[in-house]
Amino acid sequence: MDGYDKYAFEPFAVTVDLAVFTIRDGALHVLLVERGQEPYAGRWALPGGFVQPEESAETAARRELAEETGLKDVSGLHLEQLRTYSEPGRDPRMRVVSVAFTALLPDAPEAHGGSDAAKARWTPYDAARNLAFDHDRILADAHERIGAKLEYTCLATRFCPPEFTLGELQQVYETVWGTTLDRPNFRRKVLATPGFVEAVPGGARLTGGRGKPAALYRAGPATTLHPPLLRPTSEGRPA
Amino acid sequence: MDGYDKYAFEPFAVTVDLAVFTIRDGALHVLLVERGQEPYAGRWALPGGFVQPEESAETAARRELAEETGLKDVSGLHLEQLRTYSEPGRDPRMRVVSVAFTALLPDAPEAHGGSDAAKARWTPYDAARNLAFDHDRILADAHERIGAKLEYTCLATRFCPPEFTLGELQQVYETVWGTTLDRPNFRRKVLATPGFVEAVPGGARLTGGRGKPAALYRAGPATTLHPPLLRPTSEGRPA
DNA sequence: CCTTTTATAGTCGTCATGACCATAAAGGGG
DNA sequence: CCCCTTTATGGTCATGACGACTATAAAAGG
Repeated sequence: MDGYDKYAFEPFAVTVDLAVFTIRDGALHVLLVERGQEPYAGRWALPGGFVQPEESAETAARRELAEETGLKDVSGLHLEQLRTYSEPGRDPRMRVVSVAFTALLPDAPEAHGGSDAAKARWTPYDAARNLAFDHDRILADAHERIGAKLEYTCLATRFCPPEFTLGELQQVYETVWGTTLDRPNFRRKVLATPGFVEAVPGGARLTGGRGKPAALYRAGPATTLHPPLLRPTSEGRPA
Repeated sequence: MDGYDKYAFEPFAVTVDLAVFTIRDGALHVLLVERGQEPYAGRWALPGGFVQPEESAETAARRELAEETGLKDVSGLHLEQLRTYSEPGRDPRMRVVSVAFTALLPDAPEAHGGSDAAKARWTPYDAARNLAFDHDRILADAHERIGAKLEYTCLATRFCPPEFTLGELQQVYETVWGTTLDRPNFRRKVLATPGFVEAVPGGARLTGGRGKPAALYRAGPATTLHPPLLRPTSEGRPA
């Protein structure tokens, strides 16, 4: 960063791209917008936009998140910087450097595509292919990241409503990882981790369920998982 | 990323900053350069520079790494994107967005500050405080990152020369983590992990040592550690 | 020769975990 | 009304990983 006057530097456009995940009908969904103009007109893409002069990338990402989802309060949502994509050819028009973020939503707000976003839609993760720009790669990186973070953090509760059952929490893991977990073992592990979940004082959920009503829990104060909750058969996993 | 024509966007300067670590005399060292001009003239900073029009941030980081260290071949070195720092006020002159990288060197090349870098110096990590810009924060983030990666990857061998003893490998962990480890247990864990290290066919190291000569190993093909090698007493570690 | 130093081998108890089995409490269909 | 299905919850058991620790081997130095 030395010698600004000695070196020429090119101005870049800086954007943020968001990989916003939620779980809907037991499947992982991601928020996509349909592009209205070239390049990639008609193709789906991750929501995002330019970083404004007086805001950081984090601020821009949270602003875009609010705009695209139409949610009133996005301050409590989990938003995390993923990485920055800066290949020279990633946008055919100009040099764009994009800072990618990942966000987790408890449940999909039905009315999305709030203010200006043309068409925003929750798409099953498995169907979100052939996106514009390098968004396939960004989305894959984001999926890998949240999968890994479920292992050693308490992030899974961010996918859940304020009160949830252990079965719902387990479904978060199974949905993101694409595996099945043993229910008693999952239960033992979660309850043995201090601060992961807390039982809500006098509640059990009766009406909806088919079987025995499940106890309700809410997210605890812990943020990390020690020891971690590793994915099954995760032998040769990428670093 | 939709609607380029509808939104104004500000051009940003994009730079890379490098946190380059090595182990020297049993202590963690980081490569710093002394700033020649304002702002922060005379202060130490992380090496870095502008991303050129036709290169990615990764390419720019590797180029800067070669320039600052004076190494002929930096292709084999571990270089990893850390995160991007984009706070509006982080450079008093202009809007600069910086992509930070972390690099690991096996042993410090004595002659550094190769081509144009004014004064580059290996500084003990504990003494690298009060850096220019937000580099204190970047350096702390980088340190936390490599400490965490040692837990679940085979990255530690990147700090070692091509052939090394298990004692040297253990010192990498102890130096980065600032802890001490039990030698037999560390040995058992490393040797029990397939592909972490491989014994070099007929070698033992005799001359330098004071005690019993140690067997030589080289880095194996594995990249991840399952199960991980967790830091001792790492209860409330940040996510 | 004895001490120091470092490397290497093994032991033992604890804890986490995967693979199960068993029971409880709801709804649905005959 | 009984039985079957479904889901939640409680428990066992064996294995494996790990921390703490002891013991032996092989060098250098006085």
